[in-house]
Amino acid sequence: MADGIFNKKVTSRVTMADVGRLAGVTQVTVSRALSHPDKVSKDTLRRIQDAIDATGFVPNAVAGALASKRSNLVSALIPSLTNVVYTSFMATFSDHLRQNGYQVLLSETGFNTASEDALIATHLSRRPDAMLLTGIHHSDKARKQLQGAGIPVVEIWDITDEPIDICVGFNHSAAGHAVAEYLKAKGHAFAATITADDERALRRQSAFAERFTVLSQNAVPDANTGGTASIGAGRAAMAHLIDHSDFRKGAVFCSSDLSAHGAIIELRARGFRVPQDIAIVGFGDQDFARDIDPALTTVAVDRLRLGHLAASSVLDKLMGQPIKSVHDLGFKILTRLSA
Amino acid sequence: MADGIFNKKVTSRVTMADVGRLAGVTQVTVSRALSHPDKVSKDTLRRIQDAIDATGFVPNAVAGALASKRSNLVSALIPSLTNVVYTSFMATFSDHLRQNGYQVLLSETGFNTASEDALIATHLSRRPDAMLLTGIHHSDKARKQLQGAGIPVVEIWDITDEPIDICVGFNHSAAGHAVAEYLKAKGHAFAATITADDERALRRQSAFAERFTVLSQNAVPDANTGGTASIGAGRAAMAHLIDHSDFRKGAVFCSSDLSAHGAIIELRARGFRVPQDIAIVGFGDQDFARDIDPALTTVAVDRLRLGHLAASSVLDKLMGQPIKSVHDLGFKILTRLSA
DNA sequence: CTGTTAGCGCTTTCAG
DNA sequence: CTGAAAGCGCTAACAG
Repeated sequence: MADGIFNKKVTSRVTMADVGRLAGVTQVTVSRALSHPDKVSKDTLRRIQDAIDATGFVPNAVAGALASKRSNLVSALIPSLTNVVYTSFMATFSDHLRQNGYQVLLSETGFNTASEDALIATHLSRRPDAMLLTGIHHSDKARKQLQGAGIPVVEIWDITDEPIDICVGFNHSAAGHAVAEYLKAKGHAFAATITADDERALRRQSAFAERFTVLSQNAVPDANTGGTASIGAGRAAMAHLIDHSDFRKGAVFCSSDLSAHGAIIELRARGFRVPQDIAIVGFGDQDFARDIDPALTTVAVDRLRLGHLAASSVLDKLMGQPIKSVHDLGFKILTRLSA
Repeated sequence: MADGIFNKKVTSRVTMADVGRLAGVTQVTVSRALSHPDKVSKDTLRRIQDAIDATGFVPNAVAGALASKRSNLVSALIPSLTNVVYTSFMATFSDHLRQNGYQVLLSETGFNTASEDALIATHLSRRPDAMLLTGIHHSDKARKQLQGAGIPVVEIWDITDEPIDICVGFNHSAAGHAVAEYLKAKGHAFAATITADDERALRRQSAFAERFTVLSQNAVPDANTGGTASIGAGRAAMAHLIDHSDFRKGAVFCSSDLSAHGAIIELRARGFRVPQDIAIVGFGDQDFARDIDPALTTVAVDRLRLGHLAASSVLDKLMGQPIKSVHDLGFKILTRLSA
């Protein structure tokens, strides 16, 4: 039957056996040539290479993984693909792993646990050699499956004494406390918060509010952006704060640099001066923080280091080396002009 | 030997055979229960389900893929993981595919062809059922391998009459031309560009410059940001333009909303009025474009639709349905306040 | 509705 | 240095 392109190409998937035939050796030798070239004679190696070029052979990693029980795949689950805070360390993490022969299977979980559970199972079915998870709160089912998988698991961007396996992150409550103390020390008697709908942001916010209230004896109003942080959401939240509370002077701790930037834009549009009338603190130290006007005071976490540490912990564990299981990266308040 | 946790868990990977034994059926029936539950008796199904729960069985998709020659995996290559322009349609694309039982293996290529080639080979070794590529320029070797793979391939974010297989995007030169005409019609006699180091951005820039020069008889200076677009790079480029050319009045076409935003910040910091002194046009219509001050005039491409179309084209092709191979999504100039 | 028989394309011993 | 044999855990016909 004339099926055009298809019956030719689809069936034409070259195997090691094909390459071997062309090179005058068996399939096993081809396999060896690829994974242990030192165990194959120079001459054979050349003939095999020629055969590979001639056929356009691409090894079948699926078969390889099944036979060797090593997939060279590392799964990674992050809350959002469009949030630079997460993708920036993923870029580092992937890169580091790639250089060591691993590929990263990346998925977005959203911020709810249910979809994380399903994703974990799907990912485990690909038999990854290791797994990265964002955050430390996972369902019992997930923990059980992860443990049953018997692979290294890194939990990042938060910290706990009882990680599933490895943990690289920092303490969100401590960050909230630190900002409260920073702002009080700067002389602010009033403060408010702008917070996105994400568990860790809420933890920072409540730690901040609790501590600032103690220090100043003043309540800390919060404007929840009710979703993902963005410049638009920050503007809206700032507007809400001013329109619906008597907050006119003080400092605002935002759960993200994005909403902080939005807050600044809104304030300026309304004629407020930043930081003289209202000071703004962000979170995340995104690349633009230093470039906006006024430059944004924010909480920085070394995401590059996080990506590296997460990757090298996994790699070390994979190679059977002893590793530290909990890394507290800490954070730093970067004082710039906005607060 | 006492090896603690390990010798217990690692070996304990449950197989379909194990589940079957527990449920009093063979492995095949377990397989069927999972993929064709309607072909298995209600009672057996229940026993198998119980056995699965009891054992914590997670199917081995690697073995499944090898046997069925379907991996349910779709590879996707994008230039940058941290650029929302790309990740936003990836989120849509992944989501749509996931809902149809596919998982997306996502990698970052950077902006150079060499690393793309290597990545394509690595990805193909996992035997994905389809592949998404950003852009239309790929090496001969890559094209050959892709064609040899015999799978659907979608090229996105650009357009060509001769796609490898499927193409969903828009014409970058046309966008540059359109902006030139828009700005001329607005009465501008002078224009400049701020461009990042990426082939498509350069194509928009040169189309813009060429057309604007024809229309206005004035040369169009360019400030190359020499890397990735960012607010900081935009500020620096704008500063450079003002400090090193006699450009003081007119319009600036930026290759990204990010650099456009940076340009605006720089201009305001220097006391220029936007758009009265200098007008700014961005590219991408990122979410913040409408929220900054002044709201950014920019070129919008429907990224959500792009993600959907790319996914559904792949899906349709995978199901053997006839599809349109080239989709021109077009673009739209969104007139806001900055130009 | 369930079981049997063959592989999928590799890696891993073990021989030579 | 090379080959033969035996799977990895599943799916795909084919029987019954």
